[in-house]
Amino acid sequence: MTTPAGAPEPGASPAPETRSSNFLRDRIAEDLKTSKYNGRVQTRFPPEPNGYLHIGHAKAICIDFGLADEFGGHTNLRFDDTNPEKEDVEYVESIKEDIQWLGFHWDGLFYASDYFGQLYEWAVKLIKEGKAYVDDLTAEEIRKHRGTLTEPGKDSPYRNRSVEENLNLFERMRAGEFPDGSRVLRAKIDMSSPNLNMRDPVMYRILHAEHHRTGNKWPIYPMYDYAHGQSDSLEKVTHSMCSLEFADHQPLYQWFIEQLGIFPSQQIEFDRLSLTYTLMSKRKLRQLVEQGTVRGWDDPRMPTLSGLRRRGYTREAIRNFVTAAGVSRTNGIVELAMLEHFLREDLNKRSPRVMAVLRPLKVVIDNYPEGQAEEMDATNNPEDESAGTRKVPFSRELYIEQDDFREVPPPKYFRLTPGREVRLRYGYFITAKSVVKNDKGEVVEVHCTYDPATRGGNAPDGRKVKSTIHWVSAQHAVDAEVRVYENLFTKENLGDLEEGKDPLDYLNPNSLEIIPHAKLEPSLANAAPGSRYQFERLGYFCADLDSRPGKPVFNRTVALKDTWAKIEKKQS
RNA sequence: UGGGCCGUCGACUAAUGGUAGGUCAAGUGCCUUUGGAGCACUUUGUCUAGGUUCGAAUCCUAGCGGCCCAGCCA
Repeated sequence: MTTPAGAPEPGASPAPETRSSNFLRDRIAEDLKTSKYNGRVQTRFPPEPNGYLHIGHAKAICIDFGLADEFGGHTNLRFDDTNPEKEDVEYVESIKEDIQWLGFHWDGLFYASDYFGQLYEWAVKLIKEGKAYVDDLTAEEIRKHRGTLTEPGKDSPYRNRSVEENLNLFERMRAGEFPDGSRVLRAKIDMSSPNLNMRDPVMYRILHAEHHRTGNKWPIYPMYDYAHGQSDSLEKVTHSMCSLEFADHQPLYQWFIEQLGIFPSQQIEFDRLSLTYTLMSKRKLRQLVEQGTVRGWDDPRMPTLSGLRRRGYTREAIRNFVTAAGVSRTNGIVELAMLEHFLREDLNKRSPRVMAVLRPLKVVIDNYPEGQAEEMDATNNPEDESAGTRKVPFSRELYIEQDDFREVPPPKYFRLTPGREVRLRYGYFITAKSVVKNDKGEVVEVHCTYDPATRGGNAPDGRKVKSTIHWVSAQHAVDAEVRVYENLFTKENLGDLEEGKDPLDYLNPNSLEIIPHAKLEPSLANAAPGSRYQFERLGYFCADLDSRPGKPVFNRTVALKDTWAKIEKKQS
């Protein structure tokens, strides 16, 4: 991975000081005040190991771990691994790594599968009390019996089997006597409840599948709804925070807890994080990985924590963003720009500056002695004096950015243009004198003169220059691959699609641009994978793990704010 | 449509019956050896209609609008 999990990162931005009120914090504070749980705060983060964590999960993590920390409580990491067909150890490992990378530490590490035995015993108890029954209906028939949103359901013909028969059947389900899907165990609640979750929900299904932890021990697996609330209860969770769509399940969890007479955890729901131009469905993200649209779960275009990390995001940027975005019970969508703001804010303070040219245009300084080279002093980070300075080689032939020269400048264009003097950052003032063009009429070389008196970038006569551009000495330049990313999707709100449209219909064909031969200043030749820099005037870049000594590969994490681009856009 | 949840600047979020505030975005200036960063300033909001109250974003009623639920997924 690009950054060792949990490694300290000096110079990081502190958390925002404003810890604004929110209903979760208020609720916990209130419970503490009334000693509802004897002053105890126990939370849990309960992912299903069926995919990689994304930035939406970061919000849940910050809430579950952050709030417990804030109130002196504890947080368990519990994998809700009740569906062996979709789950895998690869995912549990990635989830652990991502949580640690964010800087959180769990107290207990549990799996819902740890409770399979207990859950089974409780099911038997419910059967004995006439509160659960084995149903032989097919999935299709169960669906039909469930009724609709407006019509009540109908009782299954198997609903009133004797306790003995239910016990016998359930034991044989466990013994593996029946094929997948042939029977289920259901809670006997109320087929006419307006809450569909209460219409005799399925507790167990038959599944002859190998589980990543329990192997082939179980041919039956509990449903999430039968496992989740009791898992919380077993862990004595006081504040079980989850997303809004589970609010309707609360009465069911309470029903199980009451029938079983076990510890009453309380559930509190909050809104999920949605981001503009960002897909947050684990199922859809897996599809992108499996169909090869992206290079993997950690593709830098992915909103996964591993993708963001590889892209160059810092944990502080993510955590500060999550804090600033806040939490409520409304269904909103946060602008990506807000995430990028907290990213830039953090990166600005901690990233060493460096010069790199993405799209090179050769500049020849005609009056600079051929064969001469000198070392210029450059500041590593104007935001951090302790970062010191470095030497950057300068010579007669340089590369500048193609964007930094225009033969015919548009209005308000301050950069290099025929007859105009500009400053080469930490170098000299130069004036463009003539250009060389190729067959197609494109400028391929700009000839300039320099003023030797302006070494370092200051004119002794005090004359000013309108702009400063970056450069790399041609003979000293390091060749690098640079990967420039755009949003993976072109649609602002992927949660609000037209009828019949799929998020994948809005893939951005330009989400990845590979620049094979960017020119970097020589100090970057052996940049360590994961190291972050600001390429002056361009943006923040992070060395990818595909880098090799002498042949670095950089990801553009995020561009710098670009005032000129804004002006140019307004002009067009 | 039955049930549940929710409507505050363009976005997100505070104000817990008593001055509608913050962050992002947008805009305008200042400054600048990054058109970066920073600084200052500005614009824009309580879904609607009634009611309670000295006073309502907040409480009540009715509308309107949005999200979630009919998996042997979580």
